[in-house]
This record gives sequence, structure tokens and C-alpha cells, in this order.
Amino acid sequence: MGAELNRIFDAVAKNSIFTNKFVLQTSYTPENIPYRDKQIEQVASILAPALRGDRPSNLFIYGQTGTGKTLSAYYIRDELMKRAKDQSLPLRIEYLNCKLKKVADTEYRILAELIKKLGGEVPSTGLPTDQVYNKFIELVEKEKKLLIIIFDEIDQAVKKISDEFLYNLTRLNSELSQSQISLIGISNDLKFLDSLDPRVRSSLGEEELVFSPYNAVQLQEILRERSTHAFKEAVLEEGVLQKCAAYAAREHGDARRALDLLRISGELAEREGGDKIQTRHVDMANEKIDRDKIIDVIEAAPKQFQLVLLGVMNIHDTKKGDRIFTGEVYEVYSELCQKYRIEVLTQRRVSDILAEMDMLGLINAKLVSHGRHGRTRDIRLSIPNKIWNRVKEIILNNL
DNA sequence: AGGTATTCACATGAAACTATTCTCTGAGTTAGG
DNA sequence: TAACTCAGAGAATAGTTTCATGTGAATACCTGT
Repeated sequence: MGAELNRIFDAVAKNSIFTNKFVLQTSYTPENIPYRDKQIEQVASILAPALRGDRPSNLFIYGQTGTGKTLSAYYIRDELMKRAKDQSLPLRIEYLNCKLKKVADTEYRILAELIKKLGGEVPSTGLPTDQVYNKFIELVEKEKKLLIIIFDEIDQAVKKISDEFLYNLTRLNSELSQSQISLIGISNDLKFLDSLDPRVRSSLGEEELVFSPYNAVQLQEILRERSTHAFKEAVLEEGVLQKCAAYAAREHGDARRALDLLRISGELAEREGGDKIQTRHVDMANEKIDRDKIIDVIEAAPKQFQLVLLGVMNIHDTKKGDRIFTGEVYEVYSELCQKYRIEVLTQRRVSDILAEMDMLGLINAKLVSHGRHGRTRDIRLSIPNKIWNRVKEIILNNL
């Protein structure tokens, strides 16, 4: 045991692979963003009026995950602010990620977060929402600036709340005399705009912009560029970059995924004590990413959610290959609840939980109609059986 | 045979409820002048 | 009298329940040939 640990420590301490792992991390902002010149130019031209002190149009940016939306937004923000500072323009840009749980997934919290960024202070709960609004307006008014707010993953927020708060925000301008607000919404759901209230849609979508996915060649180029900073000479074996790019291209051209793959491949190779990254490391990394994601989700999930999952797994064990339906899951789940002395949820709720699992990719649920025999979900487990035991362990330990 | 109408087994939606967390307020209490 | 404490009111949220309504197609039921 000790010897093994020492081997690992030695291998990692020797650090035979990375020179600067940081450039592969998602938080890293490169100086130039390849293949996004056109989009950045467009955003810049849309926002340019801000430099004259005029209110730029609201902007809606659409693009799948890992297509450089957020990165570009950061980039433009920095450039604009640089410019504004030089000419001491009254401009302020705030970025807010609506996906962050516990930070920005309700109307109240979004406002609270904005207020905090503007230097105000609000309690995390206990205040009526309209008071928070007033406070926000007051603060913005005091700033006497043009305020551009970037809402990343805005669809998440609207899904949890209603689109009312967007409406309120877009209307805020009429209540402001000293300041003006522009909104930039970023989403990876194209249908999102259509699902909005027409009033909101027309005002948020004054300008629209699409970030198309990277293709495999572009991904490769991005990886090559970064890898020169990240790794020592000649640690990449032939085909590693290609493989990372190929995997990521399969995931709708997700550059973030490509970078993660490369970084984790490196970490795995390093852990083995080798000084080269091989294509098999990429395969391992790919699996690891999937596995870790699943484990994380399950660990964070509430007890009832876990029990439902356990129910699905148990059914899968007993009747191999056959289709699993909601009714069965509910039955098995109820038994489990009684066994572990946990209160049983309604079928209604379990139905929702199953839908959530589908969203999270833990199961694959398809709606099928069996005619006379009703409609139900056709459920298939999509957790790789390699980690079944770990999953069960997690759930059972959690009682 | 061909066409309708039923019917199943859930899905999906909306509203309302519950427990918990947090702030704010004001009454009552305490300690010092 | 100023400072402190502490219970209760009010608000928001997550997770749920209750009630209501929706739905795709295999089957049952006609109908006229």
C-alpha cells in the first residue's frame, strides 16, 4: 500500500507531462479565440453604441455548450471596459450565470446577486421581492451609468421562474432616468426565444446571433494551440489530439469537452508515471468524464430520487433486457420505501423524478403507447454497468 | 373489410400545501446613570 | 434610558400532494357488403 502511494506521489511530483495545466482548464481565458472572429465582430458592432453613451440593443446569443459563447462574452466585456476606462465613459458590464444553483435560480436571487455586484446588500431571504426591485432600481439609478447585464444560460432561469422577470427588466428602462440597461441573453436552447412571451421576445431579441458548433478540424486546431502551452515537448503521441477532437465533435462540437478530455488524459498518463499521452488515455478519460458526471449527479440527488433509481436498477437486474415501465418502477420503489421505512411518494411525483432522470441522462425514457394497454415511459438504464456497484453503494450508504 | 368509439395507464399541468430558512419588529428585560 | 434578547409575523423556497385534464393506438363494437 505504502509503496503504491509512493509510486503515485513520485510519478506526479516528477511531473513529466504538464508545463502549465491551467491553460486547459475551463476557467482559462485565452488571448485570442479561434474561429469566432466573425461573431465577436458582430457583437462588438452591436454593443459599440455604448461607447457613444447610447443604449445598445438587447442581444440574444444562441449556441450549444462549448461553442465559445461565454468566452466571447468575457472577451468583449473586457475589451469594452478597457475602452470605457480609457475614455472614462459611464459604462458598466456585469456577467451573471443563471445556472448556478443557490446563486441565481430564482427571481429574488438574481436580483440579489445583481445588487451585490453593484455594491449593495440584501439578505438572502425574508424580504418581499418588490422591495428588492426597488433597491435594485435605486442602486442602478445612483450609478448613473449605462449598464449592460449578461445573463448566461438564461433559459435555465426562465424555466425555473417565469419570463416575467425578464419582462420586468426590459421595462425597467422606462423607470430609469439617470441610467439605462441593456440585456444580453445567452442560451443553448434555440427554441427558448420562441417559448417566451411575445413582448419579451421582441425586446430581448432586438438582435440575435448564433454561435455554430466547431467541427472536428477546428477543435483539433484549438487543442493544438493550447497544447503547446500546456504540455512539455513531445508528450503527445500521434493521434491523441485527433481523438479528443473526434470525441468532442460527436458531442455537438463541444470545445470544453475536448479540453477536458485532453487535460484528463494527461492527468491519467501522469498518474501512471508515463511521460507520454497515448490514445488509450483519451478513451479512459472519456469514460472517466462520463462516470464522474453520473456519480456526482447521484451523490447530490435527494434520497427519494436515489431510491427511485435503485428501484429501476433492481428491476433491471431481475428481468434482463425487458422493457421497464413507470408502473413497475413505482411498485418496486414503494416496496423499497417500506423496507427502509421511508415515506412513499405519489406516482405523480415519481413520474416527475423519472423525467428528471431522463434529463440527466441516468436513464433513457421514451414515451410509448401500448394502445389498449395505455401509455407509459419505456425506460432503459443508461448507467454503465462498470459503476453499478458504486452507485448502489452510494445509495445504500445514504440509507 | 372498413370505420368509429372506447379504454387503458399513464403523462402533463396547475394550484395548493408543508417544512424550513431567513429577516424584521416590537415587547419585555437588563444594566448603568 | 439605552442596549439587549427573544418570540412571533411575514416572505421565499424546495419538495411534494391534490385535483384535473390530456393522449396514442390496440382493441371492441358496428355497419353495410
